Amino acid sequence: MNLKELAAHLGLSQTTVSRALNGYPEVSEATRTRVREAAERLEYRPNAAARRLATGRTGTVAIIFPSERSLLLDPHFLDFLAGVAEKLADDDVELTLRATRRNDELETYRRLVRNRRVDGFIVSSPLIEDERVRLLSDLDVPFVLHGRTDTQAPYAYLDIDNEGAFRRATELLVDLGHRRIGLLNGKRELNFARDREAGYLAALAAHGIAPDPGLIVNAAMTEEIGYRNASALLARPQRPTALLAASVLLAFGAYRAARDLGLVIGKDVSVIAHDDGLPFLKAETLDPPLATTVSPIRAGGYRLAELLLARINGNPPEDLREVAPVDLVFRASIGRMLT
Amino acid sequence: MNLKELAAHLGLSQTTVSRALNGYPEVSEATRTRVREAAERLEYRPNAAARRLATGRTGTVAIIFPSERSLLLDPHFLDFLAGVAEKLADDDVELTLRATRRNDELETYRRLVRNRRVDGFIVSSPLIEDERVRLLSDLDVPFVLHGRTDTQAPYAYLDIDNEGAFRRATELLVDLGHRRIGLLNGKRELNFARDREAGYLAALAAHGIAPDPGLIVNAAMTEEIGYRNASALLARPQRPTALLAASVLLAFGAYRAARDLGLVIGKDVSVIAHDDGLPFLKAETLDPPLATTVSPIRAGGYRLAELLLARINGNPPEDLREVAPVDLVFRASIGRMLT
DNA sequence: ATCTTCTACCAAAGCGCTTTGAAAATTTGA
DNA sequence: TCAAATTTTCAAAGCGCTTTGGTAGAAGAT
Repeated sequence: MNLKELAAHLGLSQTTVSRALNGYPEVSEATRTRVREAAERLEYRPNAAARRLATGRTGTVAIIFPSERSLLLDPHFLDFLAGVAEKLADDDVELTLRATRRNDELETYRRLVRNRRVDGFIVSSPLIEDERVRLLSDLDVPFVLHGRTDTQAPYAYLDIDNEGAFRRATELLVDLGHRRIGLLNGKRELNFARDREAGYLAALAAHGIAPDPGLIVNAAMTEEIGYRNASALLARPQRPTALLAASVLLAFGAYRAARDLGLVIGKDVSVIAHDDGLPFLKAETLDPPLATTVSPIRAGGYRLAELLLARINGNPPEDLREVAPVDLVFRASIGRMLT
Repeated sequence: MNLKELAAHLGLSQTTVSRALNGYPEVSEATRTRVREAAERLEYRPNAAARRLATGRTGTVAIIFPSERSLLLDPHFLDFLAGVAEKLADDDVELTLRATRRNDELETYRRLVRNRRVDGFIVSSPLIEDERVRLLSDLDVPFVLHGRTDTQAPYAYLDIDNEGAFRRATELLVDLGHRRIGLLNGKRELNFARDREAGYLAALAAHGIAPDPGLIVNAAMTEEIGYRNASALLARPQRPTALLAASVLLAFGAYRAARDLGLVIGKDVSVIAHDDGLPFLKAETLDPPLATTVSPIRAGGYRLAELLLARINGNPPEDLREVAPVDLVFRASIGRMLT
């Protein structure tokens, strides 16, 4: 059943039927209803390819991920993806996922744009300086960033308040008497890692505590790395009394490290982490329950997709910028410093 | 730059240019080279929508995942996805990801087929009885299963030798003197879980050991659930001396449970797990290193995509069935049973 | 030299939709 | 009542490709 047949069936022109279905005003309500009902009854579905060809719009957005980079290592990404996919499915927009080899990333963006394969992009894990933002901005194609960047270009984004979250978490630890606080952070080039460090440093500065660079670690966010780096920090002669971790996975490694050293978490060493709300690794079920700053990444994906659709529909990037607040959840993994 | 312009530029007809680029024989080698070079130089890229409309093929395959089901909980899925995406990117085939709400799953398949949105599907985590297989087979649309199912229908698949892997792992434990072996398995309705149990039971039977149903647990594969169920098993009066886990994540939970009870892994209790090769949680870096049956799920995704493309190109499902072997890696988490 | 087969190319139709420009039908104004 | 304005509908063009059904020209057969 295609447009032509449907129109013939109704004794109308294709024009009228098309307009009736697409909500154009120059169709009487009577015919519109008649057309809608017939379309429903006959299960008419417009051919996507034909529509794309005619309109130039693809009804598709893409996420490009480099095979070799950390996205793949990162369970957070899947949860984020789930949120994105949910919103897009709601609006019947297609989500295409594209893997690229090491150095093809920018070229892949360029190709998809040139071939008119997509209406827009979701760009995740932005770097402090991010070429993708510059490129997409130059190409003048809609995109939304999951996070922010220093790269100068007008772009839409959804970020969480990384700086605020880590400032408050650090302040909490300081208020509990901690002075040597280790920071297990994400990779240095990632924007969110920088913001989190900034929050941490701001809180220390506000309390007149001199930061110790040796207490700050930048690395990938896996359990193993958390274990290794926490072990190293806790083995220092002047052992930190608290650890601030950029993900539950890192904290999980830190728990293991502390246990290995016979340290009791929440007593000998306090641990607090940022929790992206991963469904398979829950902070509250760890032993002891892990205090966190929390902002569900899946909900972020959903909202981000909304922003992208708005961007595609012509809203300017300036109107599509959001910073989600972050909650601080106190649990037994942190405690007053023993004197 | 479109076909028409390219043809005009070359002084050829669109027909000839199209044929030259698509490798049809009725073009002289001389012109073909000339056309190819010009296309390259002028950066001609065929419009995907137009091609789809003309050919009826979309150059797209889809993976549908239910928002509420366990795929999302499952980091294995992301790694699998990465493998699929890599192969598809190599062949410039688009991968679309589609989320569905609770009961829309089958309807979503139907819609995508009816709207001619995709050339084929990848179906993951098959159930023992799987309606999707029946539906897609009835709709006569290409698809490949990641795993197998009891549902009667001719289908292509890539599976790993779950039965063999768990049979050998169990045999190894038996050989080391273990008699009470706990099985931390995936959810009961999943086909691979059934196969793994079958392997486990076969090994016990081969050594004349009566299986204890109380030692078999079916549940989701998360760290927390591994912890809970392993705790329960290890608290039994007749404590199992070995645990066989369906994923590293489960084993990870089991490690925690054992430690809580003051048991030394590899001595008081042996642990072996199936390892899908997740990059962020490595069996070999656990303490003690975790013995595993291993089959990288990412490579599986890549191969599966190859099979699907072959299926789309008309190969019959019967020719597209593979069972990948599984390696058994001995590490310190297993040891001879103490007498 | 004529007729038949290939080879290498082409014009035009068609895929199923949207959209332009115009016509028909209806309502409004005086 | 008739022209003007408005509403509703339509025919046809166009999106950029593939593919059908050709036609020239070269090669081979007689």
